[in-house]
Amino acid sequence: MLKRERHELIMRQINLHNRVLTTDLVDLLQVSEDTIRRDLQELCEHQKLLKVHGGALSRSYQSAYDDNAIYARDAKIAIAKKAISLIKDGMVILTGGGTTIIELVKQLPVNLKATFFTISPFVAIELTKYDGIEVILIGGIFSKNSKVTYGSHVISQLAGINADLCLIGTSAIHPQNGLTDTDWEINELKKAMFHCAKSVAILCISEKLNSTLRLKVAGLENIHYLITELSVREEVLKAYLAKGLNVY
Amino acid sequence: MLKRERHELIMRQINLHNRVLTTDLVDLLQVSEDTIRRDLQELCEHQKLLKVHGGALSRSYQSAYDDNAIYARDAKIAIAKKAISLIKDGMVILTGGGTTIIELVKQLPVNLKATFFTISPFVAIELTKYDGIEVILIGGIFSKNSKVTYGSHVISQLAGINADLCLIGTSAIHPQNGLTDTDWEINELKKAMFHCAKSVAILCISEKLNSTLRLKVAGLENIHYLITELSVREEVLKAYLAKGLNVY
DNA sequence: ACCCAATCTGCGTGTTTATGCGGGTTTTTG
DNA sequence: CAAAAACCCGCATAAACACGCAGATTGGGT
Repeated sequence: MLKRERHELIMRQINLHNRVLTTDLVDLLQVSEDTIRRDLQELCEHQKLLKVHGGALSRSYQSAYDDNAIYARDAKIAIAKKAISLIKDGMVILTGGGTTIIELVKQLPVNLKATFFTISPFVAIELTKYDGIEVILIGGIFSKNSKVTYGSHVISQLAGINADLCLIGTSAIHPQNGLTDTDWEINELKKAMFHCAKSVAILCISEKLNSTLRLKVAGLENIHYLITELSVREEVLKAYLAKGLNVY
Repeated sequence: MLKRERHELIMRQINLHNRVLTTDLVDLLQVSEDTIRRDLQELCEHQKLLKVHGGALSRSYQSAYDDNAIYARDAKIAIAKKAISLIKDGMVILTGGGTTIIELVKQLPVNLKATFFTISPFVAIELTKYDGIEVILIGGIFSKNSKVTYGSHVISQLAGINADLCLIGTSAIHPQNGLTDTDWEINELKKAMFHCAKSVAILCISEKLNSTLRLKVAGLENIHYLITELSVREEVLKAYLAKGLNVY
């Protein structure tokens, strides 16, 4: 095994999984730990990867967006963990975009077997880390604001999909006014997404509860699950429970 | 055993296995190590292979290496700048994925008015920075390896597109063998892309010139522009000019 | 056929590179 | 805070390499 070959293989692993463990490489390449360490060190010096304790990480697409810059990240992770309990092997899942959904994807169990349809390239990219997940990116006009695909072409494609679960973030939710938002095109999109899934889960950080925006997306009767970072016993959630939602 | 014969045989081994060990060649060709070393050195100078400690590798077998961003970045920027001269306001442009294309997008003039179709989420995301550019992301199964959408759904959508220019990177190009690659699905995709554009430009860093992989994508007659970081007067480009390509 | 120059090849010598191992140190984790 | 894992450092060694030189081969030119 030539050194350069090892480097190639290591880089391939990195590109594939975005991370490698030293021990895995020892096993895979049948050389000593020291050699792997030296390889990683060299590749790191050449800026090909990021060496960390225990292995190495991909350097390429940390840039997509900054982990630490996400607003209310802890809350979103808490939401993600709850939402995952709705996901089972073999499901067909439809997702929107947004940082909450991305956090959810990052928390998925590594050996999950499922099919994800998404309108968000960021979500799609994140999902490629999971070997057991088939990712279908729904194409269309790409929105410069919300960074998802939209437009009639997306909606007509959605019509052909029959998902088990639709996971979607929201800008505002209210016990009486239901789900509301500001962008008409995106609203049409969300309506279409709701129609093609057996059940719909809304992921929503608590500060967006009980707020209303200009345009109505859907009433609460179209929604099956509401997932926030709060405990179910919180006062603010009572009104939603009363409306018949499953609140987590 | 003539030198030329040895060189032929070495290249055959390289094309077959993507790698050779010096010691194996000594055994196979029944000559001294020094001779083999000199052979490899010479072939390396003629850009036929990549000499490494212990043997040599195929020039095209460095795919994973430079996929990862910064490698040969300057060359890719140079390529990008040349490629931009092909782009005019009002054009409909179809692009593939890969770091070279992303560099190109980064170099685009800020006030360009155009429509971009792309199969790469990364390219789409990068393009959203330009107000004057409409971005259509073509949807389909999302490839974990090459990070582009592919499959029959993509191909059928491509059929409805009529682009002015198709910009695409490549893994290997050769004066006789044309464009070649390793992944059958991606090859079919590239073929479909070529068919729906009036002209096709290949972006290719020089070290991928004169290399060949397993599967044929297209002959040079399907390609209109070849863009590398080299000057047109370079020796390696002669063969492509002779084939009638516009070489930049 | 002969010679000469150019090239090619193999060998000896000294150098560099790649790798694994032992022992001590740091980081992680429960 | 202690065990385990991962790490770093120096050393030994074998393989690969570079370089100079001499003999062998080749390919015209006369």
